[in-house]
Amino acid sequence: MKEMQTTYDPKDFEDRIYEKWTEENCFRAEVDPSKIPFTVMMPPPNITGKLHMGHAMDETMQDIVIRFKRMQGYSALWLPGTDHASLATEHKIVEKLREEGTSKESLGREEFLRRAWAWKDRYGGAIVGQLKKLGCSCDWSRLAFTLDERCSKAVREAFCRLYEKGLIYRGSRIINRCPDCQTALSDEEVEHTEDAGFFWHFAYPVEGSDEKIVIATTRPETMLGDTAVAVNPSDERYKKFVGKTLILPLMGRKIPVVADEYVDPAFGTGAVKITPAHDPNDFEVGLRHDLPMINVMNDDGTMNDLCGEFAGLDRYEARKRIVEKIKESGLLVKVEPHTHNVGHCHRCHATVEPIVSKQWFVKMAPLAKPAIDAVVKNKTKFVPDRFAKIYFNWLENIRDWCISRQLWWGHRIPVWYCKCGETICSREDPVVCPVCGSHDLKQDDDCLDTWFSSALWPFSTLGWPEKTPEFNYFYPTDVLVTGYDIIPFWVMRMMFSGIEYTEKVPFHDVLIHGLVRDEQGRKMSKSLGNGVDPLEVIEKYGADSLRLSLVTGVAPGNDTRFTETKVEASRNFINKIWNASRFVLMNVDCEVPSLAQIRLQPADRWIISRLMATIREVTLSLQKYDLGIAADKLIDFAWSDFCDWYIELSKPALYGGDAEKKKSALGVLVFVLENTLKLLHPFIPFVTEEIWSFLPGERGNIISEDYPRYNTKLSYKKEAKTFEGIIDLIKTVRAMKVDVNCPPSRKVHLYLVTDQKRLVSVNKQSILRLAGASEIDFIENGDAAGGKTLSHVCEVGHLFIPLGELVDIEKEKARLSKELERVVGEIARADGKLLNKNFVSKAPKKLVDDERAKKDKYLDMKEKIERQLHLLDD
RNA sequence: GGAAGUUUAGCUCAGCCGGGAGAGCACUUGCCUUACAAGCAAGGGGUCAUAGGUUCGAACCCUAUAACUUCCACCA
Repeated sequence: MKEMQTTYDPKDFEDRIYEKWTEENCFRAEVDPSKIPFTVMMPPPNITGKLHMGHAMDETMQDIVIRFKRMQGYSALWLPGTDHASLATEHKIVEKLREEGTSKESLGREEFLRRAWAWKDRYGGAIVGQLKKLGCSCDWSRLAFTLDERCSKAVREAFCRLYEKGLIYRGSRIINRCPDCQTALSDEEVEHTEDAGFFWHFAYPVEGSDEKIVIATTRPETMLGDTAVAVNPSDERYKKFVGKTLILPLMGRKIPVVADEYVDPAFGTGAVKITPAHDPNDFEVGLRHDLPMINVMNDDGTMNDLCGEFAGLDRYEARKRIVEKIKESGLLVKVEPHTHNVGHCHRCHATVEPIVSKQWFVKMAPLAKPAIDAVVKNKTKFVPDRFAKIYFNWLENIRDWCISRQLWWGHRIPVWYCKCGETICSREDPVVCPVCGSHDLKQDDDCLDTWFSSALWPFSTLGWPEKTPEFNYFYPTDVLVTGYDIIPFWVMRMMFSGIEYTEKVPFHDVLIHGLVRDEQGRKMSKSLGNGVDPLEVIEKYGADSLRLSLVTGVAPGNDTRFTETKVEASRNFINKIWNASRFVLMNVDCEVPSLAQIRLQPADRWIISRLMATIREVTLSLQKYDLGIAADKLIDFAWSDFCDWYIELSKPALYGGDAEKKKSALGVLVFVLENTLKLLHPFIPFVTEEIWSFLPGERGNIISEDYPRYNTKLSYKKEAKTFEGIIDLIKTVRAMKVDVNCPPSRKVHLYLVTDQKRLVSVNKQSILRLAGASEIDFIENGDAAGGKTLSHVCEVGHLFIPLGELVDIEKEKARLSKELERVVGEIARADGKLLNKNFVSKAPKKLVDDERAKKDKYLDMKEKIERQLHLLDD
């Protein structure tokens, strides 16, 4: 038989074990009518992405759940995949082209896509390898990609269905545009931050009068597109101006003063410039008052040719020039600092421009309603359930979803335009216009928002819209595991998409976790450079340690801090398991009996009872997705009960020379170890698999073993409780020895008044060994112990230890006297300082406090020493 | 403006249905006890944010307050 190394070294086996699992097809989930399916769809990481701590936690949680369910006998499918990440990827490739001195425009769409695919094939798989390092047991044979043929077909089907139902429309609306990425964004893709800026007050002259209206703006450049000034209808200051005409400075355009409730008289000057083409609120005002919309910006954030002398300038340069010009013309009233919320592109963080633009939208109201109902009716449950409120909050206030992006890397919108004006939405590329018969059809240039395809993930990956056996068997999925930050982007959209297309909720449970923060509680981010690379942690401590550290002490939905200390603690625990296993194995020298063949001793029943309780608690916790609690219970059992107590308790039997007793002890040790390893496997899969391979007997892989089951016959509740008296007795003796400074190695004679002589006798060898005792005698009362004794009441009875056994009285007295002398000296020294008024009043407070603390400590020591001396003198 | 969360040991955090206040790290003391010093044993350390309320009983339920965090909306 192979030997286990003396120390746990994950590098020895993690890669090898993963290969073994792969070769033996352990992750494959089959459509198997004899089993109940359990399905988890991996949130597809971006192909541009690198595994970060957030992924590591997310994937670890999924892996724990899927391994647990697999062992429980489900046909457990964890379907992995990657996301084409339209914007992020295109951004990356455009950047690369720029470095090469070319651009996407000069390459053209076809060549650009060819390069993008080449990039994807080359680098897009990196994250897959990283997931394997982490131990993810996904069914790689089903690896999906949001831009692959299957998913693309689903996207087309979904788009066409919505289009046919009138839930997708094309229209000119205010959207968020990123001037750097040069594309429209959805509301969710815009991040708002408080930015310092200015409030510029401009005076707009009233036509045919000397009067002026002062407006305030944070974005002066948009004034070029002003088509009105609005005031509140109840505002007395401006009542007389309503209906009058203003001359827009710099442009000379005549614009009306309109009255609109939208204006807050108390804010700014109470008069608002209205730029319908560049502000969502102004857009609404514009609609109400039938104002023209004047778009003054190009797609790249420069001013367009409607801007006269400012045409071609960057928006910020134009802002500067405009302010200068206004100042020159004497219309700048004042400038004041002003912080306000500014939208930024979540990808490149450039300031987003709200702009009127013709885009494709999904009508949300009809889709949101059933998605809300499904959660209200508990068809899908959030864990923890408070996240349902966040979900409702989003869906109840949702606006139409802008789904078109001015990008090439993605699903091209399946709509074609004919010169005759016809618009054709089609599942297949059309060749001829159904109205005029023309062959001259042009496909829409835009791509769909990445999330449009992600929204279909739970079923597109299973072959929908085809009724594939996989779809029929594995869908709806069971649990979605993701962070709370992704609820609006993804969870919500999968919900309404699943319900709309498949008439079923896409998953029954949504397990929400928090963010992994850095040691100081800050978000890990590229700009801060405070991210910890999971791969480096794996390299140093192994994947199992990382995994365990990411789920212990973590409550569902709460953020957690990543600390190396925690990883170390996990590593230490695993090392403990490693060595406990090694201990058991090094004692195996015969055929190990099964539990049924063993006459169980009280200690055996106690550990088996604890094992059963642990099986029950861990199973229940995992079923509730309380991974942190499950891990804590398991660690506590394995370390405290099994290693610290049972293994020690078993040593007399192992070393005692009685072959039969040894055999029994081994049987129990192996039984408990086997079950402990199985319970631990979902959390720390590599090391448990490795240890499993060393266990005696013919066995397969632990990954394919049955999960331990609670067995009432083995619960031994009452006997276990009784046995705890022995543990209590041992702890009592140990504490008594420490109390009187008796070295643990010194064997003492125990005298016990008890009515549980049998229990104590059976466990005598263990007690002697663990308590550090030479003998136990049963007595009727304390006098029988003879001479001076220390005594203590414990669960099994009244315990007496002769003092002479604990300490060499004369020696100890001498030691204590010397110690007392020293302590008294220290007290005198402290008093010397503290009684000195100058010291107390003039020395730094900390020094004085420290001195007082020292004195208190020595006083306390003095009291204890005196008490002990008294005991010995008596 | 709306919503959610957090507040428990020195630090980081668990704590299920209302009944014993816990873990890891740190700290103190003693141990290389033939699985493990990545270890063993024994300890110290808490006004469970504050104030009320419900209850036989509250870290947990209710009300209010405070501090911090996050999300959404937003006033040009």
